Amino acid sequence: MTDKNNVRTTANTDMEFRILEAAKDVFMEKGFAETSMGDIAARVGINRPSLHYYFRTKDRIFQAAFGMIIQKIVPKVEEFITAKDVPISERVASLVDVYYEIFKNNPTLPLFIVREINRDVNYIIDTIHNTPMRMTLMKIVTSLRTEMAEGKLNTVPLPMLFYTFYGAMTFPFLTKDLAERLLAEEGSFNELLEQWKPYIIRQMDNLLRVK
Amino acid sequence: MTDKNNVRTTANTDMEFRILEAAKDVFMEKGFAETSMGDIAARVGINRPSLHYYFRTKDRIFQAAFGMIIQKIVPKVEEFITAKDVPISERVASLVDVYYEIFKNNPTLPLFIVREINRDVNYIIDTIHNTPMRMTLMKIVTSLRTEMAEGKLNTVPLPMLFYTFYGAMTFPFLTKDLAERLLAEEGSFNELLEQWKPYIIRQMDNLLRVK
DNA sequence: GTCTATAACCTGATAGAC
DNA sequence: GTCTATCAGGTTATAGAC
Repeated sequence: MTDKNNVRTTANTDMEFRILEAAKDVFMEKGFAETSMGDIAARVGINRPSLHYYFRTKDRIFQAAFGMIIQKIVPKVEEFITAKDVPISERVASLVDVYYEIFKNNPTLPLFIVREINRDVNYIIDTIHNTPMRMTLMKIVTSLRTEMAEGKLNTVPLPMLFYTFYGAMTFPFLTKDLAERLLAEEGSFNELLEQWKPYIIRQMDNLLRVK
Repeated sequence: MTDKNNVRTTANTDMEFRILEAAKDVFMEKGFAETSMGDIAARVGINRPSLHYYFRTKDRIFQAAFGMIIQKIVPKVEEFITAKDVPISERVASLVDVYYEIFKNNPTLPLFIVREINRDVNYIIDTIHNTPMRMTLMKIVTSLRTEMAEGKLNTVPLPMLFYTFYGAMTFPFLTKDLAERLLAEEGSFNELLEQWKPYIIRQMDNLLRVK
Protein backbone atom coordinates (compact mmCIF):
# COMPACT_ATOMS: atom_id res chain seq x y z
CA MET A 1 0.00 0.00 0.00
CA THR A 2 1.18 3.50 -0.82
CA ASP A 3 0.07 6.93 0.42
CA LYS A 4 -0.85 10.00 -1.61
CA ASN A 5 2.83 10.77 -2.21
CA ASN A 6 3.35 7.25 -3.51
CA VAL A 7 5.43 6.27 -0.52
CA ARG A 8 5.04 2.73 0.76
CA THR A 9 3.29 2.78 4.12
CA THR A 10 2.77 -0.96 4.48
CA ALA A 11 5.08 -3.84 3.71
CA ASN A 12 4.09 -5.75 0.55
CA THR A 13 6.80 -8.39 0.61
CA ASP A 14 8.60 -10.37 3.26
CA MET A 15 11.81 -8.38 2.77
CA GLU A 16 10.01 -5.05 2.99
CA PHE A 17 8.47 -6.22 6.23
CA ARG A 18 11.85 -7.29 7.61
CA ILE A 19 13.38 -3.95 6.65
CA LEU A 20 10.61 -1.93 8.29
CA GLU A 21 10.77 -4.00 11.47
CA ALA A 22 14.52 -3.44 11.70
CA ALA A 23 14.22 0.25 10.79
CA LYS A 24 11.49 0.74 13.39
CA ASP A 25 13.74 -0.63 16.13
CA VAL A 26 16.84 1.32 15.17
CA PHE A 27 15.05 4.64 14.52
CA MET A 28 13.17 4.34 17.80
CA GLU A 29 16.39 3.71 19.69
CA LYS A 30 18.72 6.22 18.03
CA GLY A 31 16.48 8.76 16.31
CA PHE A 32 16.64 9.77 12.65
CA ALA A 33 19.96 11.61 12.43
CA GLU A 34 22.00 9.09 14.41
CA THR A 35 20.67 6.11 12.49
CA SER A 36 22.63 5.22 9.35
CA MET A 37 21.55 3.05 6.45
CA GLY A 38 24.38 0.73 7.49
CA ASP A 39 22.81 0.28 10.92
CA ILE A 40 19.52 -0.82 9.38
CA ALA A 41 21.15 -3.01 6.75
CA ALA A 42 23.26 -4.76 9.37
CA ARG A 43 20.21 -5.54 11.50
CA VAL A 44 18.36 -6.97 8.51
CA GLY A 45 21.41 -8.90 7.37
CA ILE A 46 21.68 -7.37 3.91
CA ASN A 47 23.83 -4.56 2.53
CA ARG A 48 23.09 -0.90 2.01
CA PRO A 49 22.26 -0.91 -1.72
CA SER A 50 19.51 -3.46 -1.14
CA LEU A 51 17.86 -1.03 1.24
CA HIS A 52 17.79 1.53 -1.57
CA TYR A 53 16.32 -1.05 -3.89
CA TYR A 54 13.23 -1.51 -1.69
CA PHE A 55 12.87 2.07 -0.43
CA ARG A 56 14.64 4.62 -2.58
CA THR A 57 15.84 6.88 0.20
CA LYS A 58 16.47 6.94 3.93
CA ASP A 59 13.63 9.44 4.30
CA ARG A 60 11.19 7.00 2.73
CA ILE A 61 12.21 4.21 5.07
CA PHE A 62 11.76 6.58 7.97
CA GLN A 63 8.39 7.74 6.74
CA ALA A 64 7.12 4.17 6.53
CA ALA A 65 8.62 3.15 9.87
CA PHE A 66 7.41 6.34 11.54
CA GLY A 67 3.78 5.49 10.83
CA MET A 68 4.19 2.13 12.54
CA ILE A 69 5.89 3.66 15.57
CA ILE A 70 3.61 6.60 16.23
CA GLN A 71 0.44 4.53 16.26
CA LYS A 72 1.59 3.19 19.60
CA ILE A 73 1.12 6.53 21.35
CA VAL A 74 -2.68 6.52 21.06
CA PRO A 75 -3.57 2.93 21.92
CA LYS A 76 -7.08 1.58 21.41
CA VAL A 77 -8.42 2.61 24.78
CA GLU A 78 -11.35 4.91 24.16
CA GLU A 79 -13.82 2.21 25.27
CA PHE A 80 -12.70 2.19 28.87
CA ILE A 81 -11.64 5.84 29.11
CA THR A 82 -15.12 6.90 28.09
CA ALA A 83 -16.81 4.36 30.43
CA LYS A 84 -18.76 6.93 32.38
CA ASP A 85 -20.01 4.58 35.09
CA VAL A 86 -16.49 3.49 36.10
CA PRO A 87 -14.76 5.64 38.74
CA ILE A 88 -12.13 7.89 37.19
CA SER A 89 -9.32 6.43 39.31
CA GLU A 90 -10.06 2.97 37.93
CA ARG A 91 -10.07 4.27 34.38
CA VAL A 92 -6.75 6.00 34.93
CA ALA A 93 -5.33 2.84 36.51
CA SER A 94 -6.24 0.85 33.41
CA LEU A 95 -4.73 3.48 31.16
CA VAL A 96 -1.50 3.46 33.16
CA ASP A 97 -1.38 -0.32 32.80
CA VAL A 98 -1.78 -0.07 29.04
CA TYR A 99 1.00 2.53 28.72
CA TYR A 100 3.27 0.69 31.12
CA GLU A 101 2.92 -2.37 28.91
CA ILE A 102 3.68 -0.36 25.76
CA PHE A 103 6.62 1.54 27.28
CA LYS A 104 8.11 -1.51 28.98
CA ASN A 105 8.22 -3.19 25.58
CA ASN A 106 9.42 0.03 23.91
CA PRO A 107 11.35 1.96 26.57
CA THR A 108 12.82 4.38 24.04
CA LEU A 109 9.44 5.32 22.56
CA PRO A 110 8.87 8.42 24.76
CA LEU A 111 12.30 9.80 23.87
CA PHE A 112 11.66 9.05 20.21
CA ILE A 113 8.42 11.03 20.27
CA VAL A 114 10.02 13.94 22.12
CA ARG A 115 12.91 13.98 19.65
CA GLU A 116 10.50 13.99 16.72
CA ILE A 117 8.42 16.78 18.23
CA ASN A 118 11.58 18.86 18.29
CA ARG A 119 12.76 17.75 14.85
CA ASP A 120 9.52 18.42 12.99
CA VAL A 121 6.10 18.57 14.68
CA ASN A 122 4.20 18.57 11.42
CA TYR A 123 5.26 15.02 10.73
CA ILE A 124 3.44 13.85 13.87
CA ILE A 125 0.45 16.11 13.36
CA ASP A 126 -0.01 14.93 9.79
CA THR A 127 0.38 11.28 10.72
CA ILE A 128 -2.25 11.54 13.44
CA HIS A 129 -4.50 13.46 11.09
CA ASN A 130 -4.42 10.75 8.44
CA THR A 131 -4.97 7.72 10.67
CA PRO A 132 -7.78 6.34 12.86
CA MET A 133 -5.92 7.84 15.83
CA ARG A 134 -7.67 11.08 15.00
CA MET A 135 -11.11 9.62 15.66
CA THR A 136 -9.90 7.95 18.85
CA LEU A 137 -8.61 11.26 20.16
CA MET A 138 -11.77 13.14 19.23
CA LYS A 139 -14.00 10.61 20.96
CA ILE A 140 -11.93 10.80 24.13
CA VAL A 141 -11.96 14.60 24.16
CA THR A 142 -15.69 14.80 23.50
CA SER A 143 -16.46 12.29 26.22
CA LEU A 144 -14.34 14.11 28.80
CA ARG A 145 -15.89 17.47 27.93
CA THR A 146 -19.38 16.01 28.28
CA GLU A 147 -18.63 14.53 31.69
CA MET A 148 -17.16 17.85 32.82
CA ALA A 149 -20.20 19.77 31.58
CA GLU A 150 -22.48 17.35 33.39
CA GLY A 151 -20.52 17.85 36.61
CA LYS A 152 -19.53 14.20 36.77
CA LEU A 153 -15.89 15.23 36.49
CA ASN A 154 -14.25 18.45 37.62
CA THR A 155 -13.76 20.94 34.84
CA VAL A 156 -10.05 20.97 34.03
CA PRO A 157 -8.50 22.60 30.95
CA LEU A 158 -7.53 19.75 28.63
CA PRO A 159 -3.94 20.96 28.15
CA MET A 160 -3.50 20.77 31.93
CA LEU A 161 -4.90 17.24 31.91
CA PHE A 162 -2.56 16.33 29.08
CA TYR A 163 0.48 17.76 30.88
CA THR A 164 -0.39 16.00 34.11
CA PHE A 165 -1.00 12.59 32.61
CA TYR A 166 1.65 12.39 29.91
CA GLY A 167 4.26 14.20 31.97
CA ALA A 168 3.86 11.68 34.76
CA MET A 169 3.52 8.80 32.30
CA THR A 170 6.63 9.47 30.23
CA PHE A 171 9.11 11.13 32.58
CA PRO A 172 10.30 7.91 34.26
CA PHE A 173 11.04 6.40 30.84
CA LEU A 174 12.83 9.52 29.64
CA THR A 175 15.14 9.32 32.67
CA LYS A 176 15.30 5.52 32.92
CA ASP A 177 19.09 5.30 32.62
CA LEU A 178 19.55 7.88 35.35
CA ALA A 179 17.24 5.98 37.70
CA GLU A 180 18.96 2.67 37.01
CA ARG A 181 22.32 4.26 37.64
CA LEU A 182 21.29 5.94 40.90
CA LEU A 183 19.17 3.13 42.31
CA ALA A 184 21.63 0.39 41.40
CA GLU A 185 21.26 -1.41 44.72
CA GLU A 186 18.03 0.08 45.99
CA GLY A 187 15.77 -1.77 43.57
CA SER A 188 15.00 -2.37 39.94
CA PHE A 189 13.45 0.13 37.58
CA ASN A 190 10.28 -1.97 37.32
CA GLU A 191 9.81 -1.73 41.08
CA LEU A 192 10.14 2.03 40.79
CA LEU A 193 7.41 2.04 38.14
CA GLU A 194 5.09 0.07 40.40
CA GLN A 195 5.81 2.50 43.22
CA TRP A 196 5.08 5.45 40.88
CA LYS A 197 1.76 4.14 39.52
CA PRO A 198 -0.43 5.15 42.50
CA TYR A 199 1.05 8.65 42.36
CA ILE A 200 -0.09 9.05 38.75
CA ILE A 201 -3.56 7.88 39.70
CA ARG A 202 -3.59 10.21 42.69
CA GLN A 203 -2.60 13.22 40.58
CA MET A 204 -5.35 12.56 38.05
CA ASP A 205 -7.89 11.82 40.76
CA ASN A 206 -6.96 15.05 42.49
CA LEU A 207 -7.69 16.91 39.28
CA LEU A 208 -10.81 15.21 38.02
CA ARG A 209 -12.77 13.61 40.84
CA VAL A 210 -15.69 15.65 42.18
CA LYS A 211 -15.44 15.79 45.98
CA MET B 1 41.94 25.35 34.64
CA THR B 2 42.08 21.68 33.64
CA ASP B 3 40.48 18.59 35.17
CA LYS B 4 42.14 15.32 36.15
CA ASN B 5 42.21 14.23 32.49
CA ASN B 6 43.94 17.46 31.55
CA VAL B 7 40.87 18.73 29.70
CA ARG B 8 40.16 22.42 29.91
CA THR B 9 37.06 22.95 32.01
CA THR B 10 37.30 26.71 32.23
CA ALA B 11 38.19 29.28 29.63
CA ASN B 12 41.65 30.76 30.16
CA THR B 13 41.69 33.16 27.25
CA ASP B 14 39.17 35.36 25.56
CA MET B 15 39.00 33.11 22.50
CA GLU B 16 38.51 29.98 24.61
CA PHE B 17 35.66 31.74 26.33
CA ARG B 18 34.08 32.78 23.05
CA ILE B 19 34.38 29.22 21.72
CA LEU B 20 32.80 27.68 24.81
CA GLU B 21 29.93 30.18 24.78
CA ALA B 22 29.21 29.39 21.14
CA ALA B 23 29.62 25.64 21.66
CA LYS B 24 27.28 25.73 24.65
CA ASP B 25 24.53 27.32 22.59
CA VAL B 26 24.86 25.02 19.59
CA PHE B 27 25.25 21.80 21.55
CA MET B 28 22.25 22.68 23.70
CA GLU B 29 20.15 23.40 20.65
CA LYS B 30 21.15 20.53 18.37
CA GLY B 31 22.73 17.92 20.62
CA PHE B 32 26.16 16.36 20.21
CA ALA B 33 25.76 14.30 17.03
CA GLU B 34 23.98 16.94 15.01
CA THR B 35 26.42 19.69 15.91
CA SER B 36 29.45 19.99 13.61
CA MET B 37 32.71 21.78 14.22
CA GLY B 38 31.72 24.03 11.33
CA ASP B 39 28.57 25.08 13.18
CA ILE B 40 30.60 26.16 16.18
CA ALA B 41 33.33 27.83 14.14
CA ALA B 42 30.74 29.79 12.15
CA ARG B 43 29.08 31.07 15.32
CA VAL B 44 32.45 32.16 16.76
CA GLY B 45 33.50 33.70 13.46
CA ILE B 46 36.69 31.67 12.97
CA ASN B 47 37.40 28.57 10.91
CA ARG B 48 37.44 24.94 11.89
CA PRO B 49 41.18 24.35 12.34
CA SER B 50 41.32 27.16 14.92
CA LEU B 51 38.83 25.22 17.01
CA HIS B 52 41.22 22.30 17.01
CA TYR B 53 44.04 24.58 18.02
CA TYR B 54 42.27 25.58 21.26
CA PHE B 55 40.57 22.27 22.02
CA ARG B 56 42.13 19.30 20.27
CA THR B 57 38.92 17.41 19.53
CA LYS B 58 35.18 17.88 19.29
CA ASP B 59 34.77 15.65 22.33
CA ARG B 60 36.94 17.97 24.40
CA ILE B 61 34.93 21.03 23.40
CA PHE B 62 31.80 19.16 24.32
CA GLN B 63 33.23 18.07 27.64
CA ALA B 64 34.08 21.65 28.57
CA ALA B 65 30.77 23.07 27.32
CA PHE B 66 28.83 20.27 28.99
CA GLY B 67 30.03 21.31 32.42
CA MET B 68 28.78 24.84 31.85
CA ILE B 69 25.41 23.63 30.62
CA ILE B 70 24.63 21.08 33.27
CA GLN B 71 25.23 23.46 36.15
CA LYS B 72 22.00 25.16 35.19
CA ILE B 73 19.92 22.15 36.25
CA VAL B 74 20.67 22.58 39.94
CA PRO B 75 20.41 26.31 40.45
CA LYS B 76 21.53 27.97 43.67
CA VAL B 77 18.25 27.59 45.48
CA GLU B 78 18.97 25.60 48.59
CA GLU B 79 18.51 28.66 50.80
CA PHE B 80 14.83 29.02 50.10
CA ILE B 81 14.02 25.34 49.56
CA THR B 82 15.36 24.57 53.01
CA ALA B 83 13.55 27.56 54.58
CA LYS B 84 11.60 25.51 57.09
CA ASP B 85 9.36 28.31 58.32
CA VAL B 86 8.02 29.12 54.83
CA PRO B 87 4.93 27.13 53.71
CA ILE B 88 5.88 24.42 51.24
CA SER B 89 3.60 25.80 48.52
CA GLU B 90 5.45 29.13 48.65
CA ARG B 91 8.80 27.40 48.43
CA VAL B 92 7.64 25.37 45.43
CA ALA B 93 6.26 28.54 43.81
CA SER B 94 9.67 30.21 44.10
CA LEU B 95 11.39 27.14 42.69
CA VAL B 96 9.01 27.04 39.73
CA ASP B 97 9.78 30.72 39.09
CA VAL B 98 13.52 30.01 39.09
CA TYR B 99 13.18 27.11 36.67
CA TYR B 100 10.74 28.97 34.44
CA GLU B 101 13.31 31.72 34.15
CA ILE B 102 16.09 29.26 33.30
CA PHE B 103 14.00 27.25 30.83
CA LYS B 104 12.49 30.30 29.16
CA ASN B 105 16.02 31.51 28.45
CA ASN B 106 17.14 27.98 27.49
CA PRO B 107 14.04 26.21 26.15
CA THR B 108 16.08 23.34 24.70
CA LEU B 109 17.85 22.60 28.00
CA PRO B 110 15.40 19.90 29.19
CA LEU B 111 15.67 18.03 25.90
CA PHE B 112 19.46 18.37 26.00
CA ILE B 113 19.59 16.80 29.46
CA VAL B 114 17.22 13.99 28.47
CA ARG B 115 19.28 13.31 25.35
CA GLU B 116 22.47 13.18 27.40
CA ILE B 117 20.93 10.86 29.98
CA ASN B 118 20.23 8.45 27.15
CA ARG B 119 23.60 8.98 25.45
CA ASP B 120 25.76 8.42 28.52
CA VAL B 121 24.51 8.87 32.09
CA ASN B 122 27.94 8.62 33.63
CA TYR B 123 28.90 11.92 32.06
CA ILE B 124 26.21 13.70 34.06
CA ILE B 125 26.81 11.74 37.24
CA ASP B 126 30.51 12.50 37.14
CA THR B 127 29.97 16.18 36.41
CA ILE B 128 27.60 16.56 39.34
CA HIS B 129 29.99 14.62 41.53
CA ASN B 130 32.90 16.93 40.81
CA THR B 131 31.13 20.27 41.20
CA PRO B 132 29.49 22.26 44.03
CA MET B 133 26.14 20.93 42.72
CA ARG B 134 26.80 17.84 44.78
CA MET B 135 26.77 19.77 48.05
CA THR B 136 23.68 21.71 47.00
CA LEU B 137 21.82 18.47 46.29
CA MET B 138 22.94 16.87 49.53
CA LYS B 139 21.80 19.84 51.60
CA ILE B 140 18.38 19.83 49.94
CA VAL B 141 17.93 16.09 50.45
CA THR B 142 19.03 16.25 54.09
CA SER B 143 16.75 19.17 54.81
CA LEU B 144 13.72 17.46 53.26
CA ARG B 145 14.39 14.22 55.11
CA THR B 146 14.65 16.10 58.41
CA GLU B 147 11.39 17.91 57.86
CA MET B 148 9.70 14.63 56.98
CA ALA B 149 11.07 12.91 60.07
CA GLU B 150 9.85 15.80 62.23
CA GLY B 151 6.39 15.50 60.71
CA LYS B 152 6.54 19.01 59.27
CA LEU B 153 6.22 17.53 55.79
CA ASN B 154 4.52 14.33 54.73
CA THR B 155 6.92 11.46 54.26
CA VAL B 156 7.24 10.90 50.52
CA PRO B 157 9.88 8.71 48.85
CA LEU B 158 12.36 11.10 47.27
CA PRO B 159 12.25 9.45 43.83
CA MET B 160 8.47 10.07 43.79
CA LEU B 161 9.08 13.70 44.72
CA PHE B 162 11.68 13.97 41.97
CA TYR B 163 9.36 12.44 39.37
CA THR B 164 6.48 14.70 40.35
CA PHE B 165 8.43 17.92 40.33
CA TYR B 166 10.78 17.48 37.40
CA GLY B 167 8.20 15.64 35.31
CA ALA B 168 5.80 18.56 35.67
CA MET B 169 8.61 21.10 35.35
CA THR B 170 10.18 19.81 32.15
CA PHE B 171 7.34 18.20 30.18
CA PRO B 172 5.91 21.46 28.79
CA PHE B 173 9.35 22.43 27.47
CA LEU B 174 9.97 18.97 25.99
CA THR B 175 6.71 19.29 24.03
CA LYS B 176 6.87 23.04 23.40
CA ASP B 177 6.69 22.79 19.60
CA LEU B 178 3.64 20.56 19.80
CA ALA B 179 1.86 23.00 22.09
CA GLU B 180 2.70 25.96 19.88
CA ARG B 181 1.46 24.09 16.85
CA LEU B 182 -1.82 22.99 18.46
CA LEU B 183 -2.58 26.21 20.34
CA ALA B 184 -1.71 28.50 17.45
CA GLU B 185 -4.66 30.80 18.01
CA GLU B 186 -5.70 29.85 21.51
CA GLY B 187 -2.81 31.58 23.23
CA SER B 188 0.92 31.78 23.48
CA PHE B 189 3.16 29.19 25.04
CA ASN B 190 4.05 31.57 27.87
CA GLU B 191 0.39 31.88 28.79
CA LEU B 192 0.19 28.11 28.91
CA LEU B 193 3.13 28.07 31.30
CA GLU B 194 1.44 30.57 33.60
CA GLN B 195 -1.70 28.45 33.52
CA TRP B 196 0.34 25.35 34.37
CA LYS B 197 2.25 26.82 37.30
CA PRO B 198 -0.51 26.47 39.94
CA TYR B 199 -0.96 22.85 38.91
CA ILE B 200 2.69 22.11 39.66
CA ILE B 201 2.32 23.78 43.05
CA ARG B 202 -0.88 21.87 43.72
CA GLN B 203 0.73 18.54 42.90
CA MET B 204 3.64 19.18 45.24
CA ASP B 205 1.37 20.54 47.94
CA ASN B 206 -0.81 17.48 47.64
CA LEU B 207 2.23 15.31 48.23
CA LEU B 208 4.06 17.19 50.95
CA ARG B 209 1.74 19.34 53.01
CA VAL B 210 0.54 17.87 56.30
CA LYS B 211 -3.23 18.19 56.50
C1' DG C 1 47.51 32.27 16.47
C1' DT C 2 45.07 31.95 12.21
C1' DC C 3 44.91 30.67 7.79
C1' DT C 4 44.75 27.21 3.29
C1' DA C 5 45.21 22.67 1.83
C1' DT C 6 44.42 18.17 2.46
C1' DA C 7 44.14 13.59 4.60
C1' DA C 8 41.12 9.90 6.21
C1' DC C 9 36.74 8.57 7.01
C1' DC C 10 31.76 7.97 6.95
C1' DT C 11 27.40 9.11 4.93
C1' DG C 12 23.45 8.47 1.36
C1' DA C 13 22.85 7.10 -3.15
C1' DT C 14 23.72 5.07 -7.93
C1' DA C 15 25.70 2.00 -11.74
C1' DG C 16 26.20 -2.16 -13.41
C1' DA C 17 27.75 -7.21 -13.14
C1' DC C 18 25.55 -11.51 -12.15
C1' DG D 1 16.88 -9.28 -6.37
C1' DT D 2 21.43 -9.02 -4.38
C1' DC D 3 25.92 -8.19 -4.86
C1' DT D 4 30.68 -5.20 -5.68
C1' DA D 5 32.43 -0.93 -6.98
C1' DT D 6 32.09 3.72 -6.89
C1' DC D 7 30.60 8.59 -6.59
C1' DA D 8 29.60 12.98 -4.37
C1' DG D 9 29.26 15.28 -0.22
C1' DG D 10 30.07 16.13 4.50
C1' DT D 11 32.63 15.05 8.74
C1' DT D 12 36.76 15.36 12.13
C1' DA D 13 41.37 16.20 12.33
C1' DT D 14 46.21 17.37 10.89
C1' DA D 15 50.21 19.59 8.21
C1' DG D 16 52.37 23.38 7.15
C1' DA D 17 52.65 28.32 5.21
C1' DC D 18 52.51 32.87 7.08
